[in-house]
Amino acid sequence: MSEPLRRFAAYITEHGLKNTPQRRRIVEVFFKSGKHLTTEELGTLVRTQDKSIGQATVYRTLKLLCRAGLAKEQHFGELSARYEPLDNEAHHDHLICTVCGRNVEILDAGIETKQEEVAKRNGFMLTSHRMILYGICPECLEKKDDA
Amino acid sequence: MSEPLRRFAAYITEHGLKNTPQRRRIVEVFFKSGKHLTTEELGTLVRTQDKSIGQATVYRTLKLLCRAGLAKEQHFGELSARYEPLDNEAHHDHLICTVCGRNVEILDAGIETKQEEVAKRNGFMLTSHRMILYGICPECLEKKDDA
DNA sequence: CTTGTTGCAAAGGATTTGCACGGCT
DNA sequence: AGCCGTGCAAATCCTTTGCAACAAG
Repeated sequence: MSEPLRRFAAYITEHGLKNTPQRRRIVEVFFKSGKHLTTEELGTLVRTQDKSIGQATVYRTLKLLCRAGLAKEQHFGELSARYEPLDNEAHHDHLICTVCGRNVEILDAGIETKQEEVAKRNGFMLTSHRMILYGICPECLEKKDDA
Repeated sequence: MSEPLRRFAAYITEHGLKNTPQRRRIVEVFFKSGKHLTTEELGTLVRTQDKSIGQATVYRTLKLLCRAGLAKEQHFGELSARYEPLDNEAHHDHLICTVCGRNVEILDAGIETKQEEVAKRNGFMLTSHRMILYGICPECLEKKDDA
């Protein structure tokens, strides 16, 4: 059993919930596949393995994963939300190419430190943050030069 | 005429669009009132002055303002989007209290510099970014201590 | 058994769009 | 006159919810 699945099971038990096959499958597919899926993308993926799983269950399971601290809802400027697996990994931010959509995960300790400073300077206790950098990736920059 | 309204008029003319009374009123109310309004909040405000202005026009005008570079769509984790006036002001980020919802605009040159560095390190040309810090504001921290 | 869970379909909320009319330019 | 913009309502898109049947603990 994969680590996220194990942590999910633990959360389920601790909260008197039930570990159903649907939930297991959704969680498994979510953690195995590419990151930052929309609810619909995940539903479609899950349904390639089991056509009977309803979209509502996918929504409900993703919310559950968020409550369990195993996923995080993100808004990248599209209409629909995207969910990102949290694993045990350290927190990270995003660098997105506005041309091709490539989404690179980044982390910079210096920025994190400065964020703490800014919060403190305003008297806030910092609990979390989101940062998205938008730009043009190396490949798209090169293509642009060709044109 | 206010500065944003002037800039709006310029954009309108440059693009062969029309400067209608509805648009003027929406833009004026948007820039005068509190920041970070939802489309519906703005529509309601606008309708206190002119009941005949439709919600669709508010939506369309806000999109137009974004295209004109005078407003920016933001997602603060609610279902609906919020729009923020851009004026000529410098860019800024947000520090939000997760208890009372207070939204403080922040700017830290050090962070901005580091963001450039991170982008460059990944070969990206940085075009823009969004950063939201979540925490608990001084007032709410104090209340918490009382309890 | 008891209670949580599921799929479906309907409901809801936010945003967009088709259309006929009205008003700039 | 020609075309853009408007309000309205219908349409869409995304997400949530009520419900009866079902299944996990």
